[in-house]
Amino acid sequence: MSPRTEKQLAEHRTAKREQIVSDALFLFATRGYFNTSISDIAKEVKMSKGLLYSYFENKEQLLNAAIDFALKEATELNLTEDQLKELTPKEIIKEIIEGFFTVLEEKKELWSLIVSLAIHVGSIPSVHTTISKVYKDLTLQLQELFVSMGHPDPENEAFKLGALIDGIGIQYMVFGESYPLRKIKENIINGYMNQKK
Amino acid sequence: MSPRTEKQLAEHRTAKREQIVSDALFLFATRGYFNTSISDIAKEVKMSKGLLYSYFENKEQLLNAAIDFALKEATELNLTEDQLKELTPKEIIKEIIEGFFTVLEEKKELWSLIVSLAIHVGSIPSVHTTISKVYKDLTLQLQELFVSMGHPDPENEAFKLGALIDGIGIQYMVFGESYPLRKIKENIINGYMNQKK
Amino acid sequence: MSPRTEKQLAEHRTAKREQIVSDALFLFATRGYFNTSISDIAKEVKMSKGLLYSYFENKEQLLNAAIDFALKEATELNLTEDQLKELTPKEIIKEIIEGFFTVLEEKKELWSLIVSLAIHVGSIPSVHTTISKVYKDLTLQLQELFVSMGHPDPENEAFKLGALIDGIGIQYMVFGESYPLRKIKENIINGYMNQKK
Amino acid sequence: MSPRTEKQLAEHRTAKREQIVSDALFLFATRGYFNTSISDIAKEVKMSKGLLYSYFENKEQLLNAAIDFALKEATELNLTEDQLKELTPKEIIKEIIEGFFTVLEEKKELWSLIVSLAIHVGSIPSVHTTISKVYKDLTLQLQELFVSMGHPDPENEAFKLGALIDGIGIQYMVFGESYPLRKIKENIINGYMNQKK
DNA sequence: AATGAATGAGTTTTCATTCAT
DNA sequence: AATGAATGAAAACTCATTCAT
Repeated sequence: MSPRTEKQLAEHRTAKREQIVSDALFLFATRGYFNTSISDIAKEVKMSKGLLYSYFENKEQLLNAAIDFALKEATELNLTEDQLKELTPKEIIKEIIEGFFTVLEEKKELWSLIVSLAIHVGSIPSVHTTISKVYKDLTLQLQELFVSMGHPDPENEAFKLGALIDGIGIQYMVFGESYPLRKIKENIINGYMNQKK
Repeated sequence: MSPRTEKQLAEHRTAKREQIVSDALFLFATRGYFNTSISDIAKEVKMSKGLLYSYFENKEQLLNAAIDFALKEATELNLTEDQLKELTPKEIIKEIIEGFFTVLEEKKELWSLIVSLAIHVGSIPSVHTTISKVYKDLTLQLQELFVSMGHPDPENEAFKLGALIDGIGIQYMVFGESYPLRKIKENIINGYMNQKK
Repeated sequence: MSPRTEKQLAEHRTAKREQIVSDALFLFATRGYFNTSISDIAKEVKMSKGLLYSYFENKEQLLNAAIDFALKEATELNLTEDQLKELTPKEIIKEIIEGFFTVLEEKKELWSLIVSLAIHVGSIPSVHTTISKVYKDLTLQLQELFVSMGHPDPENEAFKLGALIDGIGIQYMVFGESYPLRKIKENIINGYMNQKK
Repeated sequence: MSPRTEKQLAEHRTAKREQIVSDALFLFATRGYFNTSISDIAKEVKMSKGLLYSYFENKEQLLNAAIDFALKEATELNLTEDQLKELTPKEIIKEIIEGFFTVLEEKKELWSLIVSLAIHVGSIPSVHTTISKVYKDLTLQLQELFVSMGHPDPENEAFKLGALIDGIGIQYMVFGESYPLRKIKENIINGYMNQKK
């Protein structure tokens, strides 16, 4: 009713868009992509299907937006660039591992969606690039850290840590609350902390 | 004159059934369960939909058959009971790890299906029990081996090895042929072989 | 500018819904429930199958709606409560019989559907309750009328009149226009009018 | 294994045919025509579908055979021609009514099938002739009896008795065992017995 | 004579997407 | 900007009928 400036409108649209993506992500992750209909999403966002289609060309594009969003949320550290500079590689690795476990505990669906898409990476072509890029980036980041720690085989170690993280996510999905998430976290972190250097 | 060698018919049916399961498994694993239609499977097996339904009551039952098949193939060792008895725990673990890598290289789809189901384990109820049981069994088996190796924290170590194995599977899906599967295998096996005891 | 007269939409939907029910009833009654496909109905209503399913969850629910509709139309008298109070039991029975014959002549399908369902009452569970309830209600209503007419065996007489009515409906289906519906009506009514009291 | 004469073979075929018809009738009547598959029938008769098709060209032909069979069974009196000659019209009517009630009690399905087909008489064309012929025959037979009883309006009375009989069948289907079949039978018979002449 | 494997058209139902209002 | 009615293609599943053996 009140007149809006162009800017306000644009902001409103951006906010709405994010809400759609976030709700869609939740549904995709909990029910699976094919088990979630556009109608379901529209209902969740409390918005008509028609309007939803003014934000995203089609379901696949919305999926990609959801993946982007999930990956950003899941891999973002709770540290600023400045804080990062003051840490040793060992400490950064600790931060990464802890960050991962936090996401796993607090935003289960994020990982559920990411991993399930990682596996069926080939079945929806447009998804492939996005997912595999993130895996490569993450592995490279770990690899560099191991290099600076003077690890004898950094590439190998980066792959192994990455695998361990994904695998724990899967076990957590399968075993549910009976899985000793905390204990395993301690164990892994200690493993890296006690390495020479 | 008689209605044709009864036994041959039964054998033919068994063989056909296995072919269906194997083809369905391939499609489920590469394209995803919901993305694979019964028509797709019928086309793959070169058989009418109707006939397919004389083998399996519905799509979900076929999925369960595929999972059974995948789990059996994927977890079966190439050793007889007798051979197993002559090995030390360390050597058995080596066998298990090697067996897993072999499956991963030779029957990619098996792992792809299993893991993808493991993640969305809740969305198809009839699947839940089967999958989580296998995860539990496998973890227990590893745990016992670590116990007999005198490992200080066998449960933890069993979870970690299980996670590592799953995670490597995922990375292999994402990175494809560029993934240094062999090298990582050597590295992991060496890691376990060099442990005290 | 506003999303279009909300009320009109709702009214339109109600009207459309009634049209579907009425057309479906006609097809169910003339061709049988199992012999009428959703496609047939959609074609009759000139509407896509998809839209039809936005009105009724499934075929069985549409059948139940058709039964409700048929029962209401078929058992409703053309009299108001007030008019009813001024009539003697004998006159009410006359009204009931005449009402039945009117429905039979003017809305053949109504009775056709009801009776055909009455017979196979067990084969579609959700239908059973509805149908048998109406039969019970109607019989009781007749019974009470015979009681107040001082009939020596009201229950028996109620069953007999009910049976007569159903049976005439069937004969009318079988014999078609050659059946002397009017004459039989007169005869039955006279029979009841001439009874003592 | 033992050699058969042509005659024995033919007899065997006739017997088998009758068994098929009788079993099919039972299934059609209890589950409905469209709810009974050829496979169901083959299973009931313990015979392959292929062989079944050597007896009947198609499902519709089998239905017609079942109707024929049902009508014969349902309308046949337990009296010989000779016995019939010695009865008065009144007594014959009594026999007919009692015969009907016996069938209703002992072979529920017969009536269930006949009536349900009578109603949907139009939906399967080949059935129409058969059914309506029997209704005509029966009505005529009753009419003649009422003529010889000197009834003032024999046609009307014949229709009414026919209708009553069908209607009672329907009520029996709907109300089940709670329906006072016996009592109603007595009442109807008494009604006709006490008529003057 | 007898089997049941095999087919394919048909059925109910769902859902991404478009469009009049 | 916003709605949800409307469409149509595709999915899972069934079954009468045919045919090789």
